[in-house]
Amino acid sequence: MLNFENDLNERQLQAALHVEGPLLVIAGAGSGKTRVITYRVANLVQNCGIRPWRILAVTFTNKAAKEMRERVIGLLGAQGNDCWVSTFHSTCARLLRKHGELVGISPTFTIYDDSDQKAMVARCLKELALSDKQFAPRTIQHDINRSKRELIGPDDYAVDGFYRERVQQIYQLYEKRMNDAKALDFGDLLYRTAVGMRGNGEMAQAIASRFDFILVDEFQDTNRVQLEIVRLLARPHGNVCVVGDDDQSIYSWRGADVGNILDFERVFPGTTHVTLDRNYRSTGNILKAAHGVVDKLLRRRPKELWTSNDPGERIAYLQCDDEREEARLVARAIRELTDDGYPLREQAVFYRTNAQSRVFEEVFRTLSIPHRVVGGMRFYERAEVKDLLAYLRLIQNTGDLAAFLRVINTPARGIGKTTVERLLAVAAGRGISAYDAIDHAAGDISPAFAKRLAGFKALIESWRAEIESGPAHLATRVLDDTGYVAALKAEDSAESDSRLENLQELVGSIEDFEAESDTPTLETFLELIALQTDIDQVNFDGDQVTLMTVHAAKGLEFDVVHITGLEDGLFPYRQGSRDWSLDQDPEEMEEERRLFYVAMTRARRRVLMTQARVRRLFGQPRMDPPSRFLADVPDDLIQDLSPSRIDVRPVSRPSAGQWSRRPAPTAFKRPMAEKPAAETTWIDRSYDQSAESAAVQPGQKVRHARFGVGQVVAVHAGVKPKVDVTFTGYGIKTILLDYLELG
DNA sequence: TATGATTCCATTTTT
DNA sequence: TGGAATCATA
Repeated sequence: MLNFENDLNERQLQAALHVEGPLLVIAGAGSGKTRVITYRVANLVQNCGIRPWRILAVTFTNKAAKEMRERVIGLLGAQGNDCWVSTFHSTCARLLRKHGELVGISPTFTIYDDSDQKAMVARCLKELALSDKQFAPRTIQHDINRSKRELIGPDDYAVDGFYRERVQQIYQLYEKRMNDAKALDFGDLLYRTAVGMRGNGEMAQAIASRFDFILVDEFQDTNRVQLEIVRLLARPHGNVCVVGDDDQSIYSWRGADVGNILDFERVFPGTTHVTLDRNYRSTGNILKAAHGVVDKLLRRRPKELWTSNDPGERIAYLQCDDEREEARLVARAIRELTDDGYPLREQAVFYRTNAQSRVFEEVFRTLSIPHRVVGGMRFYERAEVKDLLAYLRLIQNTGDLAAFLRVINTPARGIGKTTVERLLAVAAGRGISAYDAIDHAAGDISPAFAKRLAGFKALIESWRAEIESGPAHLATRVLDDTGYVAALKAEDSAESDSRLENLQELVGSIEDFEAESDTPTLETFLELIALQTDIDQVNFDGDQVTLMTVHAAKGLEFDVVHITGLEDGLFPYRQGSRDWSLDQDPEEMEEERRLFYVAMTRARRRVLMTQARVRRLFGQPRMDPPSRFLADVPDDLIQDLSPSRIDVRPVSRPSAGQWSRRPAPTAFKRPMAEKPAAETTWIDRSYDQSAESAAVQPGQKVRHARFGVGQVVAVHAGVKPKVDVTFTGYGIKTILLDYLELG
């Protein structure tokens, strides 16, 4: 049985037991906000008699939604399943399928992702005979997206001057073509819901009357449309609870408005206000240090986190010569901390930009430190995955232009640019889809090409006849009938192998879907997949260091956090040419500061920060001063372990012409090295060279993506080291070290 | 139509 | 520096 008084502190309890009227929960980092949300849902259902399906809890990411749903089910049991716990986008998609017809939206609409959208914009430019030099599709796309999230439709789009006039024209055509294709982009899902509810009383009534309670997580990340949707949903009853932390607002560049949380009461008068400032995650010193950074924000709700945890260690700081040394020293620190009982999986390396990950990957690989990089190419963005999905989309909705254009000549079937252009002209002339235009192509397209088009259509039609057999069957048919798999098999390269693997994984996940879903139809599958932009990180297990950007780290926590690249210009980031010596852009600087705060507060026990004197960026060496944020951490909380700081001294041998350094004490060991001499190891700054070549040895176990685990037989040194490995079932292979995981 | 050469340009990223 | 995108050429 749930024991609210026992499981929650006073503030948490107050928030969880609040029932009617608007509630704003400012939940500092590590203060147990998910616990509050889930217990609040439990209270509503269990103690207030609210039926679960009348509660809507909204998050930003699928991952967060999944987590929350699981925790709600954990508290409520099976009836937790009936609560609406989902992302803004999937909530809106669901509502639009149900009620969108009232505002002219087909219930079978297709959802366009970023690249579909870009392709559509590019088509519109072509149709309007506008240069994609002058009007970069990317820029127009962003413009359209920004407009939608600011609730500006094509006809409201402010026109001043030639450029914006054209953009409006493109925007208008884009909307028309999207409508023709029965497609909605991500922005539409929110925008059309908000505008639909605002302009159509019946729709507003139908939607808003479904829910009695609205909860929103990470409210500091909401943008204008999202606020509007929340407002519209809560209008009948005002039962809206939002949870967030203005100090962790790091997405303003993508439209999030901190003002939403700072000025919440203005939109919802009579708001009850709860601040959760007790932190359960970090040590006292980490919180103090983080506070030093965040307290300098100009615009924020004043608060200071406190904890009853130990003060813990100080923040370690390392100044390095360059990014390579930075990586080596971090690697060394990671190893020492591992000896101290912090497993690799409890350590993370953070950086401001993805580009910084490369050096860490290289060094970690040569030093055999198991690691995984979060980010990079996502599963659903891979060409082969998108191709197969496009076929499935086209089967479901032959009007889906983006899907059509994607697969019409994939794999190559002799239908080139010219043929497609002509076909599109026919389609535009008759006001029908490109797909349907194939039947009317005879006059405008030479017989040979018309025949190929007809062949393509016949292929699709043959699959459409089997649509009831379900998505897994269709996927297999597509891969076989098009020769897609055969072509990849014939290619027989590392690249094609990985593509085949991805396709296999996709088909596998479709099969899983069919096994689990109550309605295992193609339509349901496509709906699910459209809003699922990444496959769940299944390989979170395994003892590996995690490498990621600070942005990606939000919401996570680790025992040890290594914050790297702390140079003024990199973190805080300064765009290429821009000079912010005068801080002309306080808003952006504020966000960088919050980002740094987010980084620090991910750590439970230890924070290590590194800075490089010289960093090669775009090939050019740059020398930036240490990050200004370092100066905002109180001095007494920093332990400077920089080798140079401790050991630099003039060299005695003139021939060296260098500064030489005595090996520095590493003081990552607990207990902290107040008296370094007693128990320290020593950093030998030359260790890494020898270690790099010594990383692989005969007899060692290695793993290969395709061949699995094997044993090293021989090592061929060189710039590109190769290794002979014996794999069970495959025999001995010679493989580039780069393709092997050591272990 | 496909491939290699060339040019261009650099945050952060979910849905 | 490196990657993506575009261009030129066979």
